[in-house]
Amino acid sequence: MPQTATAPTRRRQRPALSIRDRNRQRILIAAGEEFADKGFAAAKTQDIASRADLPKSNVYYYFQSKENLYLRLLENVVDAVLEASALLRECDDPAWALPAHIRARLHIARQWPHAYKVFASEMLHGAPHLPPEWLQRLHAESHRSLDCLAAWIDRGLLAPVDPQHLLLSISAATRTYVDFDWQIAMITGKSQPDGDDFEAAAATITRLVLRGTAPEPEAASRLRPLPL
Amino acid sequence: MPQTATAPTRRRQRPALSIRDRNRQRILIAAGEEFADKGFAAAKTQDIASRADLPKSNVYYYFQSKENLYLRLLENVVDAVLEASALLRECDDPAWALPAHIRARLHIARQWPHAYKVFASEMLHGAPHLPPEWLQRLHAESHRSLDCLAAWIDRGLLAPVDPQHLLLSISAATRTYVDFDWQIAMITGKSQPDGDDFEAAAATITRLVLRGTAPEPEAASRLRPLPL
DNA sequence: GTCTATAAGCCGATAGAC
DNA sequence: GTCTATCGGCTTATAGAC
Repeated sequence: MPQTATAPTRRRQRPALSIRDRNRQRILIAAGEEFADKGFAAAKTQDIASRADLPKSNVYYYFQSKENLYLRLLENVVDAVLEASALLRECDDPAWALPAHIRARLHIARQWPHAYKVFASEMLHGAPHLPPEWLQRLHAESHRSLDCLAAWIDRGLLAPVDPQHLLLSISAATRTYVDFDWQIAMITGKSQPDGDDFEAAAATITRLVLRGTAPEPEAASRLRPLPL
Repeated sequence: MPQTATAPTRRRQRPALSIRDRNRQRILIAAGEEFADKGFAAAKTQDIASRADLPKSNVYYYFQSKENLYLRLLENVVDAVLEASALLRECDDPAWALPAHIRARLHIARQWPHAYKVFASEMLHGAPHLPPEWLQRLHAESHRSLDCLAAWIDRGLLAPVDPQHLLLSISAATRTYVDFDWQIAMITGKSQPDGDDFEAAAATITRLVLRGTAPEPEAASRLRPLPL
């Protein structure tokens, strides 16, 4: 009995997800959870396989090695981080660019919470597993962001805070919403940050940054001094 | 030939550091560096021993197990973090207490950079190695801090930001100065944050927090509204 | 107390049947 | 393409000489 008359061969026409793609996806998800929980060294490929409900050899069949699996997991996040930084220079108004940057970073944490935590841990330990080429791109990007902030300060669009420390603070504050699940569990009963939490996070961080970096009232009129 | 006449038995009278204490200390320092670099799982007791210039068995002789060594390394930091949080309630003026708290946290990062990085990593992964009793103390402490912030907001001493997110942002921003050495190396040539960096960090974070949490001008007079 | 030599177990990776 | 069975190396921890 063909369910509802139409779309007879639809199932074959839409290869949806080949077994190959489906398995790769399940392994990546499992790897994200496992690496986020334990870190690279402590994570076991057997546990990743169990989480994905596949035999361990499939992990190697699809990803060749534990390290390669780890990198495939991180590449999306690294790209997203680079894009979030580039946002800083998309508009010459810090009152627009800073919130956009903050929201973009929080968006990464919401979209790939596990992979982003893995990235945070990787950075914390000095990025021992990232390919040099990725490091160079991250390096160059942070350099450009610093130049941008310094230029805004020069032109009086930002208060003269230390650009390095401002950027580090933003990066740290947003990155923290990756820890959020368990830090919050330490306090309340919630186990996963929901949409409201991200809104509250964006609001708090943006408020701290915007009000903390607004030029002095006597130097320019309150908060919309932007003379362009 | 007795070197210089005086102080004949001085060397015996001052046990200074017994071999035991000296070796324990050297192992702890080496462990801090190694755990900070690699994380708990990836750190090898052999490498710790090599760094301390001692045979591996001494590590086990003095500390019984890798995990115990790890905990002995962390206990100072955990205590210091608890004390820094308690500072928040030491004075009823947020304009004094918040900077004091921020400086105390940065002070920890400067005093024990390696152990603090280890602590940060431990928190990031959900504190899988900390004894439940330590976790309870950390839990209780953050709860008290939140109550304190909420009370200030109620009384109009702070702008109505989300206390949880404020605390997380402060914690994250200060904790970052642990990453500082290598994040900064990614940008400049410096390899260790010096005194000036910590001053700049304190200044930037304090500015962001104080100006971001100051009550609205129309709700109370600028920054010294404290109606007590 | 100190150190060498070794035991015991775990885990990443693969060979090879199906 | 899928999975089982196994290898080989590495690491924690200890036994026991000095």
